[in-house]
Amino acid sequence: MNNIFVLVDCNNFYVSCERVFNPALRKKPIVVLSNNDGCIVARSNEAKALGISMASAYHCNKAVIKQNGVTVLSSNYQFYGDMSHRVMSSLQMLAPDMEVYSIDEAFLCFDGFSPHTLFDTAKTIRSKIYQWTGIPTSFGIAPTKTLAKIASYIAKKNRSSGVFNMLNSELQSEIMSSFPVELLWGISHSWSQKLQTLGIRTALELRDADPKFIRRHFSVIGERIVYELRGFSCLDLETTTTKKNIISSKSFSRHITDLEPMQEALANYAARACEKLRKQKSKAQAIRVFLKTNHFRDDEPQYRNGATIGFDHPTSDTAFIINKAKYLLKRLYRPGYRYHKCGIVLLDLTPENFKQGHLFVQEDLSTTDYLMQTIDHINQTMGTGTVFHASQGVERNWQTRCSNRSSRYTTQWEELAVVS
DNA sequence: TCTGGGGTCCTAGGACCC
DNA sequence: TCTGGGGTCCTAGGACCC
Repeated sequence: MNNIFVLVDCNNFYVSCERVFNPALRKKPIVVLSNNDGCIVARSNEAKALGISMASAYHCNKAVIKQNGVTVLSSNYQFYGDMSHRVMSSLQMLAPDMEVYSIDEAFLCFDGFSPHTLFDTAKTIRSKIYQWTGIPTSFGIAPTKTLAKIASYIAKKNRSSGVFNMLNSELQSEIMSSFPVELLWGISHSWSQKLQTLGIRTALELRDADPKFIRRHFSVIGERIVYELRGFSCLDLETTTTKKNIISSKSFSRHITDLEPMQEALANYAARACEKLRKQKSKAQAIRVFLKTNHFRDDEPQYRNGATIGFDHPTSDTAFIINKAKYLLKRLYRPGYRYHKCGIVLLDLTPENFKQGHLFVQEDLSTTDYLMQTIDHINQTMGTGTVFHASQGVERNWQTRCSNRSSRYTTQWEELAVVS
């Protein structure tokens, strides 16, 4: 049986979210910034037309932003996360099988469906998503994930219908013959440059290259792309949502030189990571802590380091993990540097109900489990950060800047949209 | 002044075993 | 003059993605 993948991609997702609750922003140039208002992570079509590029530093674009009256918004991840959930749960109701690939993308699987009705089915789903959530999307239909990515790119350019069907192999060749390799899924800037020097400039040229030759230069990942372009599906739909690692890290709003405030920041990241860990009903068996100076400041001494520690038994106890994280940070810390960022990674995650006896540990795990449940419940019902560990501190002057954040319309009672 | 955060997967190389 | 080699497991680091 032939595979049929559909990639659903939300158009300019963060910008579209903002426009749902603030229609005055429609048809205007808008950019959304990353944490700390550092980079541009989303642009409206009008902003793209001004030549503002993705992931470029905000301060490099200030002139063009000012000149053209571009609206600048800080990112509002709580809001975007909730809007994403609305889109994904709507898709879930309308499609047989799906994989949430990122905050604004999902793969649907339509194996066994008639290729002739798929275009209309996709169009119906697309208009329902817009009606229910206010988010415009692009649909790409193809026999592999990599080809579906190309199809959704074409759908986005051809805005009239928002759906592009690329199941036909002659059409695939025609599209790929003018599709630059650097736009392919899995091909970074550096890989595309390397491909150019090997004489491969289009998706079609990569498709027709010798897989073994590509593997020598780009590992099995490159080889897989070749087969995916040929229509042989190598990447399955992944429907499980359980994370294998959980990261929490942020750059500080100003540099930190002392250990103490950095430990306070790390305690907060650890608490956040543990919350996510418990939410997906997992426990961690190890953590990694890292810290670094600002690598853009080549006039300053640079230092980056990380360390890992394993536990005797899987845990999701925030207090325990904060303690271990602080211990690692103390080991890594060297005075005399201006630190820019630190973070924690929870590793070797196992399901929380997976109990493995340990000869020397007789701790009663259920007491801390119960305490954590209570803390999570209070914070969920009374607001994030109602209860926290003392080591998370109260001043938190390292915290993120977000000077232009819109309201958290859908997740905070006091920030609901007002109709007057 | 100012340059994101959160993921996955693969490979090379070291440790260890027989 | 001689000092093996092949297999597995683990980890760090580097590649990619949005």
